[in-house]
Amino acid sequence: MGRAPCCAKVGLHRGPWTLKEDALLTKYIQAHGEGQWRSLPKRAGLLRCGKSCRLRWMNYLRPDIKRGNITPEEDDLIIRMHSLLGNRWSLIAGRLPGRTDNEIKNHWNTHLSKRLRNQGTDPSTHKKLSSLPSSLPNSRTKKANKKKKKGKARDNNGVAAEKDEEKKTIVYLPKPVRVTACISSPIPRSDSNKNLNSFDSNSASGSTSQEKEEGKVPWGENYNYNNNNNNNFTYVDENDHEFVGLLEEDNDLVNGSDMEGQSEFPTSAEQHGTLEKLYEEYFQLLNNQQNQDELESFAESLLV
DNA sequence: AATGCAAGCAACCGCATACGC
DNA sequence: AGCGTATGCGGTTGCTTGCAT
Repeated sequence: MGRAPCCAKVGLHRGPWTLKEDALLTKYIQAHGEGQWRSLPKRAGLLRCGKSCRLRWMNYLRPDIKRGNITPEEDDLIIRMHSLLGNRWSLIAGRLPGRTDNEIKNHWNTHLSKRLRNQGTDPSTHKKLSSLPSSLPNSRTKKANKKKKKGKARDNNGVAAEKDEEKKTIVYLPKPVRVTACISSPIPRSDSNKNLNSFDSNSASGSTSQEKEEGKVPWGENYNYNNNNNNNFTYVDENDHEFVGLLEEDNDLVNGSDMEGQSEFPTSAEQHGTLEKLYEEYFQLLNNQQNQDELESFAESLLV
């Protein structure tokens, strides 16, 4: 007996979304907020399954999605984050405002992994390739290589946690990320990275447009996460890239490394203090390149 | 102009996990 | 504690587009 399907497939639309469907979904979410994905299609008048609606919203319709090419800086950050986190696309996306995990995943698979390979680096392990030809076909090049279906290929990249003496990964400071415990949010759950980590100025995740208009959320249209009001800190790397961290006083906001599953952070105050410590620790490691191993362990510890 | 191939990307699928009862 | 449900995540698929022949 298999698991019951998430939704009845019969009579539901599949494939590319039409403009009308987009409009219906957008309108509904603007009026009622995100969440309740399962019942949303019915209430919004859509013949889609909830999963499909969620995906469409998260990856395409959200107003804070940043369109356009991924910049070299973003590329660099993705590569560095990947070397630490592996294929944790949602975590990586959390550091790239306006970018979705799907987008980053696609970008990695189509561009970055190829680039690394051409540079003689194994994109899975970030180690130097010794003898493999640089022109290895990627997974999609040969249809003949059609993958065996499904079976748990999940860690084909493994986790880049393998210690590597030679690897001198320089880690940029993660961009400041807002982790909100569903501030005034209609969303009942708070374990979504996207919801948790949204901080972009136009973010609608975890808040309805109505709430934005009413000023219930701290990032309205003019909110700038880089505004240098209070408790900001900066880090400038050796390439003169400047990163700004934000430690908010607001109890509902904590600066975010990945807090997924960090249920041991029970109160906002404790979250705040703990995160400050985490960042402090992270900074020290960042500033001390020979602590590469420690840095990796630290990054991993955030994932537990 | 027609065809084939590869790249890019949106969408789907199944599993993992948080959450509520 | 155990179970069912809802949601999130990452791997994979398939359609579309652009380029080469």
